[in-house]
Amino acid sequence: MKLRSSSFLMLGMLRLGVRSGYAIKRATDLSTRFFWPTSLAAVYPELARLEHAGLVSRSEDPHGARARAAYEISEQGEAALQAWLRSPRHAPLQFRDEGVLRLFFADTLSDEDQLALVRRLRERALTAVSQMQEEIRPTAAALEQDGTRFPAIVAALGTDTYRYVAQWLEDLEARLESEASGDTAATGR
Amino acid sequence: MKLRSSSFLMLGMLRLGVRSGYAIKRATDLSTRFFWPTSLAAVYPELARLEHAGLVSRSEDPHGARARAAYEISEQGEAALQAWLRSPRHAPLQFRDEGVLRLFFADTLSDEDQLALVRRLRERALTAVSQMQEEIRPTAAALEQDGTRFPAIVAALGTDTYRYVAQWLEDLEARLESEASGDTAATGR
DNA sequence: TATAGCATGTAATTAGTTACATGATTAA
DNA sequence: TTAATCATGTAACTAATTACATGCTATA
Repeated sequence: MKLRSSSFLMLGMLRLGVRSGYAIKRATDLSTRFFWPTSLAAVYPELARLEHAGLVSRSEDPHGARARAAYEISEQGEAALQAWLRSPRHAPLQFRDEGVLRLFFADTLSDEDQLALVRRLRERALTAVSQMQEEIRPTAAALEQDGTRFPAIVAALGTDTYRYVAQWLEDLEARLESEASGDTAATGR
Repeated sequence: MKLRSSSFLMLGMLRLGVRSGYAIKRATDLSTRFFWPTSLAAVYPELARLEHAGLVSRSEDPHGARARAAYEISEQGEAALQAWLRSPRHAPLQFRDEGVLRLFFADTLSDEDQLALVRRLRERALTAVSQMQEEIRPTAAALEQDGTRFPAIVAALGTDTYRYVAQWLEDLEARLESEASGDTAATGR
């Protein structure tokens, strides 16, 4: 069976003690959402695949009359997770983002529209920063109490990076603004 | 017809004066690759769709005995591109990356393996930086000569951001290293 | 008592990839 | 003369999404 990144997301979450499919989805919304989101429609079939391959085991864990499955990572699953973490093969870095694509083509916009676009991108970066601070960092901080510290490291990396991008865009904004108001000669168009 | 980000990638490239499908693919490899890559198998059907919708026009432009199509953006196409650039609707920022996912789950690794992972991620970021510098910035600089400057702005944003990430990972590496060598008490495990 | 949240799943659709197939032109 | 590059397309597959369908439990 071929394992993909999403498979390891499941295995890793189970390894952290998350038990049900629903809880995995909830946990990713509070942790990996910004760099590896998922959906319930992806979680359930993936867990079934992993069970079929013997990487996780499933047991029924009803809550009153409500059916619920409890998954646990198997020894093979642990081994697969460790192998993936240690594997030197990494997909090349890329940052697929529609906002940056717009910026790339922004030359045909008027000065005001260029400025408006940069502002929107900056606001979006700041929104991401505050969401990470308010939603994701607290969860990571809780895990850190138990000695699991990399979620907090990742949250800090994300927050700092987006903050850096927001600052960069603010500087760009200032550059564009000074051109538009002050010297009209600088543009070269 | 529903337009997606890739549609605007085509329209924008045609707007910049790129003419054939093959040339669009080549141009993205030298410019938008890191934040919006594409493939020939995506380009050709998309151009056909855009032609069908009247956003681009196609003419035959053979080179000797070799067939070649020359596409041009239509007035409707221009309008659609401008509308997209001005639209305030932006997909929420996310940075889907498998490397960060590994880092998130790195707690179960040994100290040496944690360090090795961080090093690999840092090297990958540095690889991206140098690729941008060597492959993408020159193309953007050439465009800048004609007064098209946002490709260069985007190239700078990408380079600076990845450089920031590389530096961040280097700092993390130093922190992990000092823990591993110096004080064994700090870990808490 | 009704709404939000817990819980599991399938169906349909979307967006993208790699592999296949073909053939001309240019540069080493 | 042969390999790299130019050039266009299709087929098969992969990965992920949104929408649909169902029903229990806790809380306001």
